[in-house]
Amino acid sequence: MPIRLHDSLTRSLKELKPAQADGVFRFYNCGPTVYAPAHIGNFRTFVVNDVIRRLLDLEFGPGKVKHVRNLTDVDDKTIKRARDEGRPLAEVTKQWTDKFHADCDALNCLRPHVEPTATGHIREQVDMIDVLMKKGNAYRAADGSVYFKVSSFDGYGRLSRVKERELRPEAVSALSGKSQAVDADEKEDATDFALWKAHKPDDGANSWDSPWGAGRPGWHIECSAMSKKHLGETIDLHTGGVDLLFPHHENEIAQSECCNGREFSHHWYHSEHLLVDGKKMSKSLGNLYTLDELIAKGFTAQTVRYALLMGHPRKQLNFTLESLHAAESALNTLRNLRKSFKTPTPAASIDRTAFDPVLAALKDDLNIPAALGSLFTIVNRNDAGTDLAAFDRVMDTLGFKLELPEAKIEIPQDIKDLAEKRWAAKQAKDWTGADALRKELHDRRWVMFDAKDGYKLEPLKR
RNA sequence: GGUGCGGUAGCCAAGUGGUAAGGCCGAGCUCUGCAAAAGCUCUAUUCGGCGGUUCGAUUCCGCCCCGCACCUCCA
Repeated sequence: MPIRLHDSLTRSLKELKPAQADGVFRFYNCGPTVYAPAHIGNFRTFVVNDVIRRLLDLEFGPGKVKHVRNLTDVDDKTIKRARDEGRPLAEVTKQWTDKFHADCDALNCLRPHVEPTATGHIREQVDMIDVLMKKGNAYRAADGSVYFKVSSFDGYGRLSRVKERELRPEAVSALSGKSQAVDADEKEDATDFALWKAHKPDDGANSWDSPWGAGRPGWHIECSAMSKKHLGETIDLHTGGVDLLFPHHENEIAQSECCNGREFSHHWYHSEHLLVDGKKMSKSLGNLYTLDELIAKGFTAQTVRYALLMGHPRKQLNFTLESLHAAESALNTLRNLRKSFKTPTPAASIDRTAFDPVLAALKDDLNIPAALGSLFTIVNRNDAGTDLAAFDRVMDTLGFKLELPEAKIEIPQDIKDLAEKRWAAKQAKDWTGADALRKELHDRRWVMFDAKDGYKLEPLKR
């Protein structure tokens, strides 16, 4: 059964398959800007893309998928951060790249095969801009910036239907307003966008030479240049969050197709935003979570991963602390369930198809909630068989690591002492004393779980 | 104003022209000094509202109401 996935360009379900003769599936996923910790909204997209990657590996074989995800390590935000902190840009972006990697690892996201950086591909970007200049798709403004001439590309707006949109009156005035004035004055048309940004004092040392003078690449050109270098002129699948649909991906198409003279990507996929408490995350609403903050609340990264996968990727998902609790319980059920499966003997005739409906749901437009539903349905009906390998294959595809022991938590000595006291009281059948100590532990946010021959301490979850 | 996506049980969330998956919570039971864990069982005569098409609509069509997002920083 082939993988079918919604294509944002044609707005239809299309089969995923490698177009080129070598049979390698070329997958480009827009990565983060490394200037701060990514929030869980960012991670919804990366976790969804991780499931795509795993599904592709399953379908075509791990060696037949090439996954590229970029790091934007030079732009207004990264430069501002470095300037504010008085540190070199490379140092700041390294710090946040490392953090991003650590978070991705915790969430059990597979590393892409190539993770190119914008600063590592200045020449490739300059080369592309050069071609666009020569072909008449770009022009140099008086200040040395280079802009893409949107009117030179007939296909512009096909992805985002930008021509069908009408600019809101406020948006029109904003274009001639203060924040846009610097660029807008230099541009021939308000819709043109920067390929190369002439050096400004605020950029500091972050400047590279180019045929058009010192400066730095615009944001959009990096993905065009890096996907071309690592995947070739035409790729099989390009993904990102919905907000990238316009202008980022629209602009990528314009640059790449004008430069290369051929289709840029066969397939486009955009995952919807994560909402927190019903609203888009934003600093002003104070509803922006990072992985660390959720872990500090006592949840594991696996729980966060599960919660991020509870909704259909193309629908907005409302994230709440309550949904995290639901995820935690569901994951726990899965964890217990796993213990009931057995490692099959090689010769045993086992049913490897038991979980096929789960995989089928994933292959049907990445319907993760349906896949999860199907998984539990199979289990509840006792149709799961006993094959651990079949079960694990499904868990692997979803990226759930059930066998991993949870991180060791430090238990303070005084808590340990209280627990010992209670255990002794219990052994002495001093129920009143034991209950009082249990309550005391609870007040200090620890829970004691009794077993036949011992006990376990866990911090109280909030 | 334009564009797009939604409104399904207390919460989250699939789905289909033929009578509602699943998860969480909750309840009951088993087990158990208590608690927890674990296991079992139960939990929408109903799918935003009003019309229409149809033998039959939550599913198709029309209108209306409500929510969210996007409209050149943004996963």
